[in-house]
Amino acid sequence: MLEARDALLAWYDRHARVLPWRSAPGERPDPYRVWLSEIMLQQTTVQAVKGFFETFVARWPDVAALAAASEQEVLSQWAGLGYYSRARNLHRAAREVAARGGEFPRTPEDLAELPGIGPYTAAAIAAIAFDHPVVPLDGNIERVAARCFAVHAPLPGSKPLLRDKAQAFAGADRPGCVAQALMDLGATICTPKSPACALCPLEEGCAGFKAGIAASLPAKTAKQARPTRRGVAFVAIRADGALLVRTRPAKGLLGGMSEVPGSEWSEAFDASKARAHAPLSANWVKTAGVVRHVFTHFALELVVYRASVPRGTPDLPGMRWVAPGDMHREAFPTVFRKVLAQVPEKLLDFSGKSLRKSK
DNA sequence: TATCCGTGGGG
DNA sequence: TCCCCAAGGAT
Repeated sequence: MLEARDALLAWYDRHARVLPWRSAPGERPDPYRVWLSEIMLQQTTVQAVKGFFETFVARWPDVAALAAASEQEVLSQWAGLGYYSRARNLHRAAREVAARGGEFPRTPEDLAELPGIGPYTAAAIAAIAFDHPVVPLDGNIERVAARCFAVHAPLPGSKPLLRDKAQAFAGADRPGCVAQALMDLGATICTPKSPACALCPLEEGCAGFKAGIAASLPAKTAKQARPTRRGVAFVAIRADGALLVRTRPAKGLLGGMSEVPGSEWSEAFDASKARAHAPLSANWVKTAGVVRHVFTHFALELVVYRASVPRGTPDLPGMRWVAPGDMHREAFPTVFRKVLAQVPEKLLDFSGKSLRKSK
């Protein structure tokens, strides 16, 4: 396996991807940037993360700066990236690290005590930022290991086995490079479909390639179907341009994010009674289209109503009127950007271009 | 062990 | 259109 490790590193030295959070060769990585990137990259593509990462480090260059921000500011910047518990845990972890003088823990065990850091992220930060001789197990390395060692057992049950197999690449020399090399290999060569085995530095020792089954691995257990939930959302526009907005419960789906009022989302939603869910009495006008959005475990179809209401409209419990100039501070997740995009632009005073870029 | 938790791109 | 899946974690 020593030869395979050396071949992997030689390949990495020639083909490593250039990414905003990576340090130049020979330079010590900044644990803050490593941590931030690893959190953002959880279940998220490199392409999607790049812009968010740049925005975050420009606004919050170190962990102390991030700790000094409010959770609302962090959620607002995170809006659009998904899995919002990551942002809440990121903020909590920043405050914990800042409270210890800004020094990150250096071992997987200690790192994993921070919120939002699990087995993978702990191992990745320890290896990349602190040269800890461990191989983190992400989706890429699961795939590389399953193929290299021809593991037929299906995920996720085979995860512990694959983690053990992957440690064959562990070693004291350049552990961070090995981790990133395996991930780059999985992302560019050992891809889920049509792997480019002819270009792979591990081809010689790959049991899956030798058996001609590399592309079929790793096996996965079947996943269940995704139901459709339906509901209604209401966009109330006050005469001064303010919009009626509320904050979702702190935990759960889109926890802590902004939304416009509406119904619960359920498979049994009765569209004929949609108006009964309105937050206030007004001349509600049904908008033309239906907002469709897909979450991890259900699809959503939202009917949208809009109304113009007079300047003197009173406050409602648990809701607030947001002035046009403050809309950019709101942490609207993508589904509610789609909802707002249903309202004719001439009715909205805020410069909604950035809010309305979504489909 | 299984479920919940977003989003966007590619085949 | 649909399905897959991407540097997973919390409960």
